[in-house]
Amino acid sequence: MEKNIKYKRVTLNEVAAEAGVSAITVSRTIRAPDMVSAGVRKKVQAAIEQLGYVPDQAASALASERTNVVGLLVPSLTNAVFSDVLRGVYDVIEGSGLSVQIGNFRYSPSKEENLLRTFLRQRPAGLIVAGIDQTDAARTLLKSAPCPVVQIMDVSDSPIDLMIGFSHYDGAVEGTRHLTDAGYKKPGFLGARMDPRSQARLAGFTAEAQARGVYDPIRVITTTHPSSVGMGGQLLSDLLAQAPDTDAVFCNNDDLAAGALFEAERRRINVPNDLGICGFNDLEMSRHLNPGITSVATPRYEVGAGAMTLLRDAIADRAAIQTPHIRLGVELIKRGSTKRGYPRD
Amino acid sequence: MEKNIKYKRVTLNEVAAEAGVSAITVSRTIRAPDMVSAGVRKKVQAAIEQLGYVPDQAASALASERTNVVGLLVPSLTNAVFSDVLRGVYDVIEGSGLSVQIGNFRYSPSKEENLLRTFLRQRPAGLIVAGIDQTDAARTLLKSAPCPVVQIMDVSDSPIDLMIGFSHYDGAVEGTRHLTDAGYKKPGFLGARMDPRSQARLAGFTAEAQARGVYDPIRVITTTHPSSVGMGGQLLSDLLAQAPDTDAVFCNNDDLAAGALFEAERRRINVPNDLGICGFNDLEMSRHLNPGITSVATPRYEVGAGAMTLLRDAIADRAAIQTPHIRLGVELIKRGSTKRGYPRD
DNA sequence: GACGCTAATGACAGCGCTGTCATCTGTCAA
DNA sequence: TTGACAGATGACAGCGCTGTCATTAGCGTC
Repeated sequence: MEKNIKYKRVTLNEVAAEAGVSAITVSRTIRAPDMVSAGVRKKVQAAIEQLGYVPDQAASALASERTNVVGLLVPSLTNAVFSDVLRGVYDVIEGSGLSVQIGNFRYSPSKEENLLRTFLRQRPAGLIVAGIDQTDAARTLLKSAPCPVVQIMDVSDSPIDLMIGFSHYDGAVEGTRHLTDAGYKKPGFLGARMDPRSQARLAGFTAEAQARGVYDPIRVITTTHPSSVGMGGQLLSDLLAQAPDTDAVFCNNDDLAAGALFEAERRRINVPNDLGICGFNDLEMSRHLNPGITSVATPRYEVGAGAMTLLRDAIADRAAIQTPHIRLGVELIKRGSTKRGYPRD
Repeated sequence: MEKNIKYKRVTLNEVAAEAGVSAITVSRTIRAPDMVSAGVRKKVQAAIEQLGYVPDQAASALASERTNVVGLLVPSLTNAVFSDVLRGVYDVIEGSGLSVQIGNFRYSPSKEENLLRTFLRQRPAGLIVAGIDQTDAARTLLKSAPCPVVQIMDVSDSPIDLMIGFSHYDGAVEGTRHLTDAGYKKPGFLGARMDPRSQARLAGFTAEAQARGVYDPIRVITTTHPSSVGMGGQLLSDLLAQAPDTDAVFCNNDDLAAGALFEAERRRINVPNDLGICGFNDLEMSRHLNPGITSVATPRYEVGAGAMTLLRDAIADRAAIQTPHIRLGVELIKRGSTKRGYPRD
């Protein structure tokens, strides 16, 4: 190896010399162009361009006591939900001069708290945290954080600061209502992981099923294991063992729903005639299964992109944020898996 | 909002005062404990503990001209492959004091080059880049980078520095061989995105199919659009329109394979009897489909974890790395989708 | 024409750490 | 006993930037 090329930096001072101004003027040209007269600004920008100046983030962070790092706290790096959010975040951050640092707290509140402390000590420019159910300690930390904070993926009445998400409860209500509207009389619920958002979906299912007079706790099957297609099959098996007359399932997410569908297929259970299946999230795959899986479509990409937009704007000027709390809608996508009379075989 | 709590830092000097030593000794206790006598070390560590000292990364970066940031350059944030790698990276990085910064170059070599320059200017501690087919300019940049570089996801004879991956070519050969061994005579290839690794798989397919005397270019269907389940169905349709007597498909990845399976299902084509399907990557879902999809399992998590391990060790001491180039194996997982005679309906 | 005011620019110090070199102590061979 | 030397510790400067305050120029007002 010859790792030898010196990445000699062009410094503010060199740019200043080139432009015939002082270093601080260059600094201002970059950070607050309005404070600099048009003529000087032009000269400085030319010098920056010509020398290929790139600010030293470490020096800037040290001097200003603030970084350009946005912390993103998520409970999991595994599932598709997360990667959609991430994509949204990265699409918006591009060219903003900010950078993201991800913390994976693995659904552990205490780990979340620790990560929070770690991030906070680095004086982040902003923070994006998944969920609305931080521990009291975490809430306190976030409330007093010296930077904007965005809670994502859920909505609540008591936001810490900024917020963008959707109602898992409402989504589940809508899905469950659709099941009963479609004529299913004995709907069950399949849930894995059972994090707070899964709990909200279960609550939505329960409320709506009760309202329709079709709720029976024996049809609620949950596990704290992670969601997966395989788990979906297993949970359906458990449900049918326990309540063989179940005629529909509302699944916590599309992986479980797909697993349930495949399990039904193996058991020669006709979906949708003998078993209706409704999922949650509307992953790409769901539309292509046979039958297609009815699912509650969630705006995951929009949450990521919206959160980063909120944060970027709040970092620029917190007071200028018009809508600090954004509630996105979910949409029930009806497909064959809940359409009785669907022609099959 | 009352974003007022001052995150007053505990500094090296305060720790030094507490421990009754000089600041530089504290610094050394942290970065090179061996240089400090055991007694002093213990005192300093106690002081650090007591005051809750956390080093200021910006100050450290400024003074030392090095950061603790690892750049991770990936071509996509969308697919499951990436999130497995990411998970591996994050699992290893935990507690190492390093942090990751992700750059998404969206399969664009020029964008990759730009991102590389951006990263390099920040003096990263290390770099992880996806693939082995950087542009010449990018290679030059990486060769002369002042930090260790790990190429991941693929293998080659001319690594830039460190490398961990597997052979896409070999994987495709193995899959294709299995198809012919299973008795399929007219195998086709479905490929989307067609990035360099997809190309390698196609090359493997082509070589093996030719060797077996079953290659026919009319059965090779590719698109530059991204992979998806839906695209798998579409590509299969295209293939069958063009070559209706095709009796098997080797799919570029499991999303396409699943899509092909669902499309076959819709067309009442019996898989595996009338159509064999082999995928690539072995995603969780593949095992649960009916029939399960035969697939070439790839060690994605291991690549991520291994890359980060290599990098971490190389940052500590590049010379101590025993195996700078790691070739991981792939494994063909045989399932129903290529088992003729598989009982179905 | 003196004064006050704002806009534009600059001087200077210092953020918290680490690289470099100096100093000090103790050990051991001659 | 002396000198050489390694090991342990410290003093000091400075990384590149920004916060703060000072200075200057330009302009309108009475």
